Amino acid sequence: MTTSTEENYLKSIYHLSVGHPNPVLTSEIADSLTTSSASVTDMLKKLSEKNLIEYERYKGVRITRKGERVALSIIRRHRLWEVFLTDVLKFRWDEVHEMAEELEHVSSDELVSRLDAFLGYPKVDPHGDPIPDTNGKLFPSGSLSLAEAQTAQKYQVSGVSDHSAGFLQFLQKKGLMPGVLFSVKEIDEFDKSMYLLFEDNSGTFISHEIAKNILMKLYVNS
Amino acid sequence: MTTSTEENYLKSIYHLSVGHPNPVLTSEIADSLTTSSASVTDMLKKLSEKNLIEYERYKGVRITRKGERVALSIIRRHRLWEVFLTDVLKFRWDEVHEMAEELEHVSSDELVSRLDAFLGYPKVDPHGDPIPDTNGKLFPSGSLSLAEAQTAQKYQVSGVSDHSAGFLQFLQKKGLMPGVLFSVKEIDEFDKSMYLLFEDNSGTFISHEIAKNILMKLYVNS
DNA sequence: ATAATATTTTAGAGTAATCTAAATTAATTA
DNA sequence: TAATTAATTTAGATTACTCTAAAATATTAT
Repeated sequence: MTTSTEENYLKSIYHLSVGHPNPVLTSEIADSLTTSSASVTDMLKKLSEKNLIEYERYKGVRITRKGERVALSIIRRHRLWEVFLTDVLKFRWDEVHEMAEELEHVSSDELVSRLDAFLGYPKVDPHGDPIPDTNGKLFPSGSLSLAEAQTAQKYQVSGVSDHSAGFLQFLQKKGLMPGVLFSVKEIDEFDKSMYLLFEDNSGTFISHEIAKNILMKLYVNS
Repeated sequence: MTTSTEENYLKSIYHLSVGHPNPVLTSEIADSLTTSSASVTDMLKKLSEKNLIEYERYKGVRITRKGERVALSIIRRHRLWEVFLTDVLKFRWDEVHEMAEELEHVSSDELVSRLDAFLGYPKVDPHGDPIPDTNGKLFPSGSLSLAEAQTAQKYQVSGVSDHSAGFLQFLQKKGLMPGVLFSVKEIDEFDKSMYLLFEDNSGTFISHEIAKNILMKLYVNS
């Protein structure tokens, strides 16, 4: 039905679309897949032919319902395999992306749904990104950036917006993985750097640039 | 290094080689991969160029040490994924082949070795085929065909030589999966059909044609 | 509003895999 | 051994994806 290459283009278009009302540009897709704009144009014609995107030349693309369904199913597979790799095979969260990029193209739907069941129907992947359900529905995460945190509130790390291995290793070292509880002791008024306090009263210092790429939620005792 | 297509050719050549001293013929490979002889010839040139096979035109091919190493590493992955699919995700043994055909091309060696450890270092796949170790070593199975079984001996089913879903479902129905213990109550002298007796004193009838495709070992109480 | 710049598309070609049909080589049989 | 048949290889095309360089279109800046 769809080749892995088509799937990768759709995934990229989906990610570039989400939260951006304007059409996605050829050059953005080319950058995100590190390929040439000429190749992208070719593929856009093919995807448009299959009604997976709406494409008007020189005007960029919008993903269709149908294309979104395909993209979300690949994203579902990717994130479920990431959970498998960290929770079952004990890989670190900064190691799993490349492997999941390959595994996500294994086509059996039955395999994915059994994997989901075996993993206990996880809601998020190791980076805190939500896992779409079989129908392509995504739980709204309600996350905000750590850069918006205030003192005298309790928060929980819920994800990251930079998925690079280096960034993830840095957060690991700082103890800032999804699930971790913290409060903000102090925010520097000049450079907006923060001192975070953990449950065990240890703490760590975080720059504003780093904070912008960490996602969190208000934590309420339930 | 090697594409999945190359890997599939190497696997096929390896399987056709094993136990046959003569070179493998172009047409045999074409049959086993359901492709044209012309395509096979093209690929043989490429594999020969990479020193994965020894190829002399019109004379067939022999796999090299290097080619065998690659083939065995793919077979190792295939069989480990089959164990994962049956033992962990609870698929039936007649369902796992197609999925393993895709999973075997996922390239991470670290993934394979962690999967191996997670599965408890299995020695055989769900069909009784031995799993090569990291160095490409295969345990000699010491299996023989059920067609050679004699009365007044205790045997254990150790594998199959026909891997088709239909055959596997038939054996499932008959209760003849790897591991099952049985003895031969009677062999018909005309058509060589057999009546097998299980541990629980139930029994089943097996034709000679079927028996030829079932592998077994002498069972000795240890 | 027109010129300069940036982006996108087309044109033409390359690689990896595939096919059919024709030509070549090997094997079989008379 | 020569002729027929079978197997294999070559030739020429096709599909999916890729590229660079040139042409077309859009954006921006004066």
